[in-house]
Amino acid sequence: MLTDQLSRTFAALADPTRRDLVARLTLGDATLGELAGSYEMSLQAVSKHLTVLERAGLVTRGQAGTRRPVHLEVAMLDPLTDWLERYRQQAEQRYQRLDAVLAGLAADEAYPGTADQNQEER
Amino acid sequence: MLTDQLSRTFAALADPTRRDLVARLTLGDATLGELAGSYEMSLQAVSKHLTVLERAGLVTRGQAGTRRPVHLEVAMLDPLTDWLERYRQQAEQRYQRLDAVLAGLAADEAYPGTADQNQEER
DNA sequence: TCCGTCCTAAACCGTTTGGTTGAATAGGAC
DNA sequence: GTCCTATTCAACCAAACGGTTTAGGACGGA
Repeated sequence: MLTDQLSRTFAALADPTRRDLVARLTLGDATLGELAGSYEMSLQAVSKHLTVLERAGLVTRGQAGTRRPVHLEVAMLDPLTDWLERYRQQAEQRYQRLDAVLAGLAADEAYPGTADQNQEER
Repeated sequence: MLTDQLSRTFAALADPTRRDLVARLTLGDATLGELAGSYEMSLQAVSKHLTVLERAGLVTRGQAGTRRPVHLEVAMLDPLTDWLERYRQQAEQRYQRLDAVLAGLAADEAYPGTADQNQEER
């Protein structure tokens, strides 16, 4: 089972309906009834989707009489952005080192004996 | 089934093992055998995880004799970052409008009759 | 109080997922 | 050719997912 937070959040967004709910909620809080009207599925199905978003921390439900306004916790998107950005950068830096090595080899062919200056390492 | 690309990519990252594979591959290509050594599960299970990443476009498999080096297609992370950033901004802008309205109301109380200037719309 | 509305709970169902084991395929080394 | 290694294929399984239907609970208004 997806026990960790990051997995739950990624999984929560791995569904078009749930992504649409999030998109919708950026425009403002809404009740289940209001949200459910936009989809073909049953109101209960939409409620389940909201529960998934809630367990991921992406959404909270308030209480106003019988109505339960749903609120987007937009800050919970940040861990995902951070993860993506981290590994995008890590991959990018590797390419840069690779390019440096290749440039070193190219320089080696042109001017043999001056290679080591380009060999960045850490 | 998750037919759309974005759903497949989010789903692919909604698993700790697969995220670890991606992290690992930012350091360089690797074969299935090399990768599988790091995990407790069977080699076939790791292969299945790679297939999931492959169907999401996050990874491609080369061919070098019997070995099939796995390569990370890091650019496929961008649509996710874009999606997250888009709706983070959209939510943020809404809060800014909300703040403007609230500031307008506060000004209203202090100086009744000058309200409309702060009512930004759309 | 009674009614209608809003939402949640629970049972059920078909499909997908994440793992297993066992067997098959294909290259490289000898 | 024969063997070893790297990978894939296939069958199977339990659990989770995404939906349904039916029922129930809680609040507000006439």
